[in-house]
Amino acid sequence: MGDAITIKDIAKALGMSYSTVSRALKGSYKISEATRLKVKEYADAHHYRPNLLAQSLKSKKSRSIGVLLCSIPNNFFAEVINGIDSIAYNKDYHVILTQSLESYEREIKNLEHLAGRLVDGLLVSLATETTDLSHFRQWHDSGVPIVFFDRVTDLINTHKVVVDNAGGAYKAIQHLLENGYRKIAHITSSPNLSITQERLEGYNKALLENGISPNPDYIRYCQHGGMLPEEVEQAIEQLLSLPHPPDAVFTASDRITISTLSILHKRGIRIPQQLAMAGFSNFSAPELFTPPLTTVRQPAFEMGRAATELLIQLIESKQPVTAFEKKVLPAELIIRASS
Amino acid sequence: MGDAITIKDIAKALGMSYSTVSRALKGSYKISEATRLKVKEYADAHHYRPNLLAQSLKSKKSRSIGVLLCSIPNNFFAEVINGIDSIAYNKDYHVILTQSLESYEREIKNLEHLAGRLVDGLLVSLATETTDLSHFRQWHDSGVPIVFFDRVTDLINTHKVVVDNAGGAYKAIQHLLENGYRKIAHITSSPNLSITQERLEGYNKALLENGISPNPDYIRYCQHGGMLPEEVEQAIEQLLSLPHPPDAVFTASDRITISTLSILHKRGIRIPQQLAMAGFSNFSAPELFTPPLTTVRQPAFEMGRAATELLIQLIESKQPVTAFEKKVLPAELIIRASS
DNA sequence: TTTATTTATGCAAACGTTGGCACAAGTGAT
DNA sequence: ATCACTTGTGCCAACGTTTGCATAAATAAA
Repeated sequence: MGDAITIKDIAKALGMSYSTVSRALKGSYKISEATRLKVKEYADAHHYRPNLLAQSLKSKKSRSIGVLLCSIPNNFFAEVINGIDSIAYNKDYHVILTQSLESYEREIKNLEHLAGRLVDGLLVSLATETTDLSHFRQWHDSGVPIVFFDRVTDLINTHKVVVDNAGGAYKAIQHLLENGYRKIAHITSSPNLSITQERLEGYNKALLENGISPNPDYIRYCQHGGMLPEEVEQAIEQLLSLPHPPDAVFTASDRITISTLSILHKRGIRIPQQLAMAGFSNFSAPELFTPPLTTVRQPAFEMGRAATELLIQLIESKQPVTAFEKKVLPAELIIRASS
Repeated sequence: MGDAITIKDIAKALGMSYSTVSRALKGSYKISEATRLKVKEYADAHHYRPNLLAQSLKSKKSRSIGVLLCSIPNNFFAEVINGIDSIAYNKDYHVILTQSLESYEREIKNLEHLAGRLVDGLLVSLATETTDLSHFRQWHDSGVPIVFFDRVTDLINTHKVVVDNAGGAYKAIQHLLENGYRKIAHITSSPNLSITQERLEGYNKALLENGISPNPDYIRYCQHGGMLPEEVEQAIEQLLSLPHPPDAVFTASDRITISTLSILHKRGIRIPQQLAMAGFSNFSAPELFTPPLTTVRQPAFEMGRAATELLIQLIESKQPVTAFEKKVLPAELIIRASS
């Protein structure tokens, strides 16, 4: 970037050795005050900026963390990124963002990229398509700190930060039941995601506790997590054409929630009279929807912060860490008119 | 990252020189087929990954681009990032994202960071607070390609990608006028942003063409671009307490639009009966709001793509580029029930 | 056979920074 | 005046990769 001035340039200009200049700039080791000042002054005057690449090459530390998530333009992940950034910025780490767009292939390619950049650690939320975790295991085994968030896996032993998905779903279903809904459908993401399983678990638990045995016809999976509008459309179509169509629907992700609301609107279905609705969403103002939407809100910003704190802790730990933590953040049910 | 295998390791293991291995891997220069195969095989078997840092240090090219924008969790910017990523990924560039949160100080610090990482180029959308551009000029003069998008400046001569802000605002105001509204207020961002000026220009033009002279009382600036909820609250308060309160309000950014809608809701103001509303917004489903919101939608994804294409073109150009382009993308007015 | 040419490989320096080791000059104790 | 430290600096190798130049071996032309 530009033809920046280097330590060598300063050394030559001032008739010193490289090391003296380096040490003067770092303030380390024994350097006379006079030299230090002379160097600093020259450096400032010529806009000296250390070459971080060279430093990283030397130190094998890049002070950067790689983030692997599925989609940036998504309320939930955007807030998570904000949380990540808030910690990383203060601790002077760089954030290198990559999105998998739910694709396994792309996840691998991004991981390779980040690896080549020698990131000091990885913050990962798994892609929907991912079932084979050997690429993560490979890095993890070779000592790269990884923290999983949101979409996690039990197959790799490291820190994880998740939301209380089961609890959030449970609360939402409990609420729907209390309001008299009995035929509650669930539109969710791919069944191999941890969040899908946990949310389904909360859904089932609430139903069973109320003496209702879950009806498999009421559970619709979107393999692409709602990335494709038609998969949500199709799920709703199927639900509505059942002999006993549901009287409420619980949606499992931001994208699915918004899509569902939008599709129900287009079909002229009155909410909550014909069909009640509640869903996971991190949209900033769900009260503005027609009708105001009952949501399970996740502390996304907090999740980003927590994951990043844990990761940096791992990176900077002197001894290898063996005891890992699974941090579970609370999910908040906010009841509005849609249910 | 990990204890990765290097070219040196391969060379030693195979009894070759570093250069032979390097050339075999790159497929460059004259290398016998036998050697090439032997090297590739060994490299694959041991998961060799080139150290991108070392390559960058040598080549003075990092194949990464730095992005400087104000806020990631914002529909508009999130979509822009998606556009940036779509091009960068295909051209094999890394995206290093930083957010200024509208702060000048933070913008500078991020810029320093990116500079130290030797990014090959910069994609910039200015922070609200920024008026002094000398830090950008410094990099630009030293040869770092920069492309500005959305919030641009005339003071630095380089490629720019913007939306037809004046045209978008003009169309919205024209529409409000056609629907009989005459007292149209405008809640907007800080006056020193290019987008603010341009949107105001379209607003004024439409009014003047219809024989209405703009009323300064109807124009309210939010210095922090709506980052602080109270600034929007205050703007609305002031508008409503005017002797002749407006009959319509036109909002100039995603955040301000959502905040305004939310505040009007809380105050129980009926839209559009008491106050009509239209505003810039990139929310995915404004038809879901109460009432469905008339919006000026920006092609954010396209903007990200266009800016990135121009930047990479600059980076990879052999001759220094002197003729710069200002690309203006159309803004789309989508009329809904709020107006 | 000798000389010229091609082909494949090796050597070493460079990118910018850091840090171990060495060493000269200065200080103080004996 | 000698010895033992301390202080401030310089030298050089290393991080992993690339590349111009040199060179050995193989081939072709004389």
